[in-house]
Amino acid sequence: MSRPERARAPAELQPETSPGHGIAADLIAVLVAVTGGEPRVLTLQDARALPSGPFELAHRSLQSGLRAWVERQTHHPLGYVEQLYTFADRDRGLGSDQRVISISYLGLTREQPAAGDYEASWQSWYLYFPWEDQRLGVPAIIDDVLLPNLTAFAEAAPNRLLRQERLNRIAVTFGLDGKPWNEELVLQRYELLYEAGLIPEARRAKPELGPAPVPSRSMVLDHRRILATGIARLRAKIKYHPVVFELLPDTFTLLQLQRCVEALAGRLVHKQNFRRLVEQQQLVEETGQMSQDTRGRPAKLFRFRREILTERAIVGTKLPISRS
Amino acid sequence: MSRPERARAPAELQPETSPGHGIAADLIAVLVAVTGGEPRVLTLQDARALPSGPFELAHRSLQSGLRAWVERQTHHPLGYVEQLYTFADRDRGLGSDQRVISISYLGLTREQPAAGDYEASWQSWYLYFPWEDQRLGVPAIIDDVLLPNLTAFAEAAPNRLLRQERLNRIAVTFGLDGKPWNEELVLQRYELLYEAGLIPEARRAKPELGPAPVPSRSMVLDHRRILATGIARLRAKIKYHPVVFELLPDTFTLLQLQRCVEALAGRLVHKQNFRRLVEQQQLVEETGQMSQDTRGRPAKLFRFRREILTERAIVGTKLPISRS
DNA sequence: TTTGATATACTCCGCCTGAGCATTAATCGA
DNA sequence: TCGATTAATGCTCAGGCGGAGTATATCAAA
Repeated sequence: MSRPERARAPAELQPETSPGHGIAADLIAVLVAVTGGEPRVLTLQDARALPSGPFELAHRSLQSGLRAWVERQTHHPLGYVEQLYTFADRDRGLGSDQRVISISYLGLTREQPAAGDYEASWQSWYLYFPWEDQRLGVPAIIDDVLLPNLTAFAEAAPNRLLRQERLNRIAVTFGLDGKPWNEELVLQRYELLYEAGLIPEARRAKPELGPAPVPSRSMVLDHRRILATGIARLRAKIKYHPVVFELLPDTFTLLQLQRCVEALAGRLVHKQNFRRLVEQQQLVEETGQMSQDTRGRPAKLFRFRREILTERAIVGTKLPISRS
Repeated sequence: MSRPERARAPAELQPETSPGHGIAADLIAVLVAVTGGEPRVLTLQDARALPSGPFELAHRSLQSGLRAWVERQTHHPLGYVEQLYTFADRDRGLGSDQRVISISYLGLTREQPAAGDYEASWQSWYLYFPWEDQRLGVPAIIDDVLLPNLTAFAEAAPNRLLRQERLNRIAVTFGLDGKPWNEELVLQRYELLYEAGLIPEARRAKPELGPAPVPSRSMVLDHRRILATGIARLRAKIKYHPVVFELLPDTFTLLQLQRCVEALAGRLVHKQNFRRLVEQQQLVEETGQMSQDTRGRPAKLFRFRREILTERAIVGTKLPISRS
């Protein structure tokens, strides 16, 4: 979104396919659910790939193709679906003649599906981006590993101007020098780490460099990049569109709602202000029942007021995410 | 964006192509420039089509494909490019076997290019959406034509619930009953008119209905829909990302900047507040020179401070658009 | 010199937002 | 039964931003 041309991960070596002409289309899904206080994403291949499949002619549209395919695989309805990005860069592998267009989607689902076939599993997305979880404060990995390495990367710049530019980029994306942490810059942070050569994807073509210094789980091809795009999109979206409710059960307490938002945003929010906004926006209504949770004062159960989707302009709801 | 499945225009009748297998990919561009106080879009085929072309294997990526193709045709550099949406609905024409994936882009360009070959021309986008220009107040077409027809559409609903829903949708999208006009709902308004059967696209399959009651220029296939998507995206974008400057000359007065924003947003802004925000955000800097325009007090010339794109987080700038 | 048009400075007020304090209502362990 | 713990809930306050209005300055042309 920010820069016109993306720094793309070089392709993994793939077996040569028979040179065909024509273009194939793939669907790639970032499927998100929140369980156990963690935002999770559906993965395949030992948690190293996002689910993907060919777009078939039988499908009515791209979205219906994705829905059909996901629901067949997870046996769960897909709540909210949104297109992420389409790319067809030449360096994605698959030989040179055969060109693949990949259309990525973000999908929200309510429950942990019975991760059906294959080696499907739900993984916390902070497994792939440990520096993105700031709920318990700034993660140690940032000060211990990322910043030293990033600073070294900046110092290694060929000239003063570029050096300054890199330092500034580090400060902006990681919230240094008094700048605030911006949880939406997931993709920018990933790209910075990529360019600095700190993650495995950036070293695939250069095995002589040795292992990547940043301990975090990688993915096949550019799937981690697509995941970063999905996280960034979702973090931005929850602020002005009530999509969080697609991740929650039908009835929930306000604290559950808050924890869900916090899990996605990777940061804590001020409880009182959060409730104030949720209620004055009339996003929820009481069910009349109380939560049966054990400890603490029992909380009222709420349900999402679906009506507001039509009542109000579809754009314009907001959820607060505090800055400090 | 709002609703998962889009109500899509049925295909125009096309000459049958030879049934091929495989999928073709097309690029469609919404190219925008602002000249003479009007936001303009590049069109072909007697102003009835958006420029589009096949995505070729030679291109490095989708964006570079689009850039190359546009710059070859307009002989002008393309400032800002952003992907809009990808679709592959089955009912877009081109026969039944051949499936086309269309990837649409929004592009901003600085000057009116020497509309090179073919029958290319720049048209005010309000030619296609006259109801979207609210700079001189609410256009007559809304009260005279749209609202009566839309109300009739609502009244014709088969049951009370649906009727109420339609009325509410009309009120939300067109800012009735005290609700504010939201200039970003371009696509929602278009879809509403489409569903109400008030525009030609909705009547292509049903010639017995006669001419469409709403006087506005139509386009081939679903191009007007894509244009609506582009306008909506741009109107949303200018509020938090400094892309307007891609449409202005290198130096400009604050009034020029304001008029440009107003042209895009289709509404007027409060001059003093506009300047306050622009300056406190440090979006521009003085050139030291003055405008040579004749009438009125001469204005200072400014230039865009490109540095802020790196200085600040890429997200988070804002331009004001007043509500009344 | 007047008029018209624009640029520019300053003020005011209401609302939103971030932040903190205090109180209530339940469970659990000693 | 009491105190500790956990959570829900109510209330206040200050700063900032955004919308709107008033007033003044500066030019060209009639």
